[in-house]
Amino acid sequence: MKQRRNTQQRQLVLDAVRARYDHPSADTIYTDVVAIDPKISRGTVYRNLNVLDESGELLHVKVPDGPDRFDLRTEPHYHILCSACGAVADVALPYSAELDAVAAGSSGFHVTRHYTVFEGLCPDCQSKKHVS
Amino acid sequence: MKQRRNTQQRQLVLDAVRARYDHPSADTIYTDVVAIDPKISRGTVYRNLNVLDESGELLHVKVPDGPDRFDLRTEPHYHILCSACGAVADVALPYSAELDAVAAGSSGFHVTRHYTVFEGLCPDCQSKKHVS
DNA sequence: TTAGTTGCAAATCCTTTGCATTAAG
DNA sequence: CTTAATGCAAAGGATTTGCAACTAA
Repeated sequence: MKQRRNTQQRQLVLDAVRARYDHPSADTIYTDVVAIDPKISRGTVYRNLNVLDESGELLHVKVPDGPDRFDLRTEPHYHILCSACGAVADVALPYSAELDAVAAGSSGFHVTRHYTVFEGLCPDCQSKKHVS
Repeated sequence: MKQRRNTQQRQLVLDAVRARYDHPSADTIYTDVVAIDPKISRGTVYRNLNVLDESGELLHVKVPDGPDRFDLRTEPHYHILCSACGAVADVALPYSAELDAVAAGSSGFHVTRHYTVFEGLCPDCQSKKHVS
């Protein structure tokens, strides 16, 4: 199999993801990391986010509309997206692996997992709406 | 409010979506429609898919990886994506609007809906895997 | 030494958009 | 008429990729 090296850049990217609880995008991570290593490139950030996702050290969260996000929490769980400001938060609902079996039965697919993304207004945007 | 015209192009797009049960992408719809109206443009197809989505005449399905898909079924329901060939199918599970209330409570968001996409291997790709 | 990684830039994919022209009502 | 909608082409955002130079092991 392919070896994996612990480069400074890779470590910086992982640290940057772990320093944030707001589900940063690749671009946010790039901004954070470039403040520490001004020579790092966007391509390297994207590549390392993918590597770290494949190795299970972070979670790649794909939300409808807008760039992908990354999560320091690595167990499967659900997310909620604010349709006004794009904020992403974790949802405190248990991940239901049993659902996959049900979906498998009804579809004929061999189901491996599922993603659920809720959509709504975050607390901040709710109060802003009052004002306007 | 803004008026809406029934153009030939818009009708062609809607008909094309309704003629397919495989959750076509915008590009597939374009291919289908351009066979009937060779002068139609991709921009018009995209624009009309969006208009028809807003008016509730079709469903805009956003799947992770790959282009958005469109669905002639307009009630909220779940989908499953084949990670090998990209096929999308409906899942015969009831849409659970109650979940939104639960997610709202745990997150502080005002939740309006949720999307669930299952991932796995479709029947076709399962058998192909045996062969290879 | 040597193969995985980087930085850079160009390329890709999907979708939207500006604008002059056309056509629906 | 009048204005929404079209066709075209160009722009856009997010992400990937080819390649020569670099560096971890």
